[in-house]
Amino acid sequence: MANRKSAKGDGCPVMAFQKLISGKYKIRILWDLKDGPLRYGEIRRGLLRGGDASEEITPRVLSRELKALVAGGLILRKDFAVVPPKVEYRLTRSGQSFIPVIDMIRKWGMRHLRGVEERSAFSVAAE
Amino acid sequence: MANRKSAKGDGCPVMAFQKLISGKYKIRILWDLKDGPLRYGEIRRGLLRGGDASEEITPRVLSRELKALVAGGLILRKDFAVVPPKVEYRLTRSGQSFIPVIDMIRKWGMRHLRGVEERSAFSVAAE
DNA sequence: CAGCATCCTGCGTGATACTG
DNA sequence: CAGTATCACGCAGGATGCTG
Repeated sequence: MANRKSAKGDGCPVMAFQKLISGKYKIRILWDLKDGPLRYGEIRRGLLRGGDASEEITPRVLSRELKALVAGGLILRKDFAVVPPKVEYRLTRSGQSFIPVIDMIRKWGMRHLRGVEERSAFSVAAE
Repeated sequence: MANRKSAKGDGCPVMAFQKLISGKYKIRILWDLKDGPLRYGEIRRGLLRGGDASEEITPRVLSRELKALVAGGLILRKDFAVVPPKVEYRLTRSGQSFIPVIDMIRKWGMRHLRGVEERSAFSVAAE
């Protein structure tokens, strides 16, 4: 899958959206940033707390997610050029406008996603 | 500002959501089903139309996406046991309740996603 | 028509170690 | 503290051919 030239139509904004938030942590990063700027380490610790404590998010992965979010125009990176290093991430206006979307996703998830993985393959036909 | 005490159980529904709609076509399949049941081939052709015509979605992939959606409780599979085969897919109640979420995503995408990939790495700081 | 079987590849993700 | 470098692996996703 090399190039995705911007095809128009209805499905594409959705696909662009999916690309934008692809990855395990991007949505959660955005959500964690909704209350204000956070430093790199704070984001990292927040992610560890949120999921399972056994999960270790490596700096490589987090760095990549953050870069992608910056490239996608959802967050900004502010580098205080000091020692020891201090970098803050905060939402752009686009990022802020995305928060309600995440909120809707969360609410939907909490209502319809109660242990979907458990019953996964059988008798889900609540119809 | 950073009142992050609510970050515990919050991330999980989002991750479940991401798992549920992971894959290139799931959201678009759901969206295409919003107006009523569709047959396998209709879904397939709909996906071809929406994206780039050059893209070929293989039966293997589509089959997998559909199974995952069924397992996730978002769609139902109705197999008319006839020859030639006829299978219809339609949304469950959960799937229907998911449509507004997709709609919100679409609207957000159309407003904030105008060619993000193009400007990607530079001067996105619309802030 | 609506899939399944098999093979193959790129990328996202994790582990580990190192740096300014 | 906030990353980068390197290695490795699983898996989504495509190509192709076959089937009930």
